[in-house]
Amino acid sequence: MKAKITLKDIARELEVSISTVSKALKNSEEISRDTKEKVQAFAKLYNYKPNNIAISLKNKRTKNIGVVIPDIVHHFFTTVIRGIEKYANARGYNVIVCLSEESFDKEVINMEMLANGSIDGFIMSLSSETQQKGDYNHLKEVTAQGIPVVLFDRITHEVDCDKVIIDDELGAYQATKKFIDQGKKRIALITTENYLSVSEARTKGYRKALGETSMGIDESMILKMSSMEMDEASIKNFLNTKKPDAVLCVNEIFAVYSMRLVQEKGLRIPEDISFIGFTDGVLSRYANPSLTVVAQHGEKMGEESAKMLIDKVESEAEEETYQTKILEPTLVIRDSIVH
Amino acid sequence: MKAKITLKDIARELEVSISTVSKALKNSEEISRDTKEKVQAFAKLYNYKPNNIAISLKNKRTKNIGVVIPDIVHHFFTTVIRGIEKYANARGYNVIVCLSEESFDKEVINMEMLANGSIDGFIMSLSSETQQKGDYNHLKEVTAQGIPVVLFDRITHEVDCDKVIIDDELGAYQATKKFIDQGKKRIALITTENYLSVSEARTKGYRKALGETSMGIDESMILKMSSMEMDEASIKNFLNTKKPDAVLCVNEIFAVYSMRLVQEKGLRIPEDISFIGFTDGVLSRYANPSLTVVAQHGEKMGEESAKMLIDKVESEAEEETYQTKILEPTLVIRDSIVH
DNA sequence: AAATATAACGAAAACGGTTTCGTGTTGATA
DNA sequence: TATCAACACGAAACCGTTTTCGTTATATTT
Repeated sequence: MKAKITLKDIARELEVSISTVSKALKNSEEISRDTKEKVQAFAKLYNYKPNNIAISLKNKRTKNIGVVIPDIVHHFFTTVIRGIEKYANARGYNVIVCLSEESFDKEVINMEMLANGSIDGFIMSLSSETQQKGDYNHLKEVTAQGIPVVLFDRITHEVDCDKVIIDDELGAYQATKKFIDQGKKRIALITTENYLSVSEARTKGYRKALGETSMGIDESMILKMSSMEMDEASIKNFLNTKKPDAVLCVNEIFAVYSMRLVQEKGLRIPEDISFIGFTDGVLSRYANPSLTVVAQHGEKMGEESAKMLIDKVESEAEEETYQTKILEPTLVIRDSIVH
Repeated sequence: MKAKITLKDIARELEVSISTVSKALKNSEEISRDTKEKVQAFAKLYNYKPNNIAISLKNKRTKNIGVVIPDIVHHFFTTVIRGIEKYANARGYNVIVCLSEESFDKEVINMEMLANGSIDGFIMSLSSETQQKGDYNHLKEVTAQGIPVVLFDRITHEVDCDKVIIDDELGAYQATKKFIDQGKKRIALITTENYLSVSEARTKGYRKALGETSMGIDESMILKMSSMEMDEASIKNFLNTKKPDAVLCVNEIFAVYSMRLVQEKGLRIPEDISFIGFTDGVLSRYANPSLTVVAQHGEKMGEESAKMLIDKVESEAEEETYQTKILEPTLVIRDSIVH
């Protein structure tokens, strides 16, 4: 077990000072060719690599970014992480992932753990509990300390920081509009409670599209699920009583499950009833029929978030100017609607 | 923007030495009650938190663990990460996630980045390219440096370290046995090239189960896909010509896609043809019909890996004794087989 | 030959902690 | 009253770098 070699080791071995070694390895003009070659050869031979921690302490830069998300077993978040990872890695940053598991306390604890020097900045998406409580003091403290934060997808306007979202309202609007244009008359929405910023925006888009028609908005065609978990019975009941001819769902799972229910009833998709979901995940792609979705471009979102964060981290300027980047969703047409 | 406060700041403000502050905050017996109270009150007031980086440098312990996996957009890996995260967090560790994207080079680069002090140990699953090349020098170097490594799922026996795997052979054996017991006569396997250690083990289990019957093994009933990507045409052709009455697939996607193909042909699942896949992901759960799978217990695997790693990291003893933990897979019965 | 420039290197501070080893003061003991 | 513990604290080393600012020689200029 050959332990890592340090500058001090090289200095001792070559009988020069630590400073000389450090400079020699950086190809400093101060050092003679002879010495540089000697030092560099020795360093290469013993596979010297500078200690990241020491450099971090010196520079007050860790080259780590902290990502705090509610869950990782969701396709959307997973693609965002991938986007962050790719971009951050390309710029020499590592990604520390923390899971809040939709819990306010865990979110706070994770941030505190990381905020004490472990990271240069945060990229995060709020836990549902945090959005429910509306308590953003942990975020405010971190930003007050001068640690840059980028919020994505599940954001709040109460914190001054950079943000990346997709235009959820537009996505829902376009999807609903699609149904309307196809002559659908009983367009339902299956969503979650409004404390999730995204659900709220999607509901708004749905309302807007319907509000522009002569049909208007029928509140009873909106089903609000109380949690992210599936309440299968209430979906079943909703579909049976309201008999929609088109359903917009705020996620894949609601949509896929609903499709199955109506198929069991003998309805044909998309002729008798059409479906559009949110999130372009593996479920939509392999569902039967395949599900038309509003794609959120998670990977793009991750890249953008990472870019904004790292740019801010590396900018000397202490501008207190924050921007919100709004990505456009895309309707991915598949077999759950006529086309 | 109130920057973080340091020991030095407190010392200056309270007109004591840095050592006194440090000891006072640790409730050292050396320091008088008066001083301790004064220091602690001040620290609390200004929300002092020790700098992780400085502590890491001093202790040569980062409390970070590096996780290097091929991909994150796979349900299995995602659950493993969740398991690692939960366990590691509970023991005060953070998780740095790096993606090799199935590339040998990226795997090497990622490890090198982290091995220079950023982490206390590695948890990893090999990229397919690494398994193909059979080049494990990057792993050997890291272990030679005394950095503990835990390999999970996609492992190699060429590196001496702790390992966590599920008994893939057993899983495939049990699944195949299930088909046999149900009287299936034409049992097919859809797998990938053998360089993936898991595919190899699964194929072995399939062979073993069939070898124990009078049917024996029909090599033509095994379809080897050349990559992880779907080659839809070859699956279609395979199913049409071989006409199996049961299919074991080494992942969810092959299975779900195959089910759709045979349904289009008018076959009934599970009566005419049954399916079992690997990986208990969201796809299996919401497929129509729902897919019976060999569950790999990713979360458990993650926990075990994290436990093994952290135990090793924190053990003073320099034992060079490594263990391999084998988890038992479970057959999750759903509607794609008769039951 | 004296003054000055330059090349090549080292000492030391700094980053923010922890920890060992003094050291000065007080009170108790001989 | 001299001696010795105990107490409460500080100085300094250390972790591994980077970087500034000397400090020597040697070479160049006048």
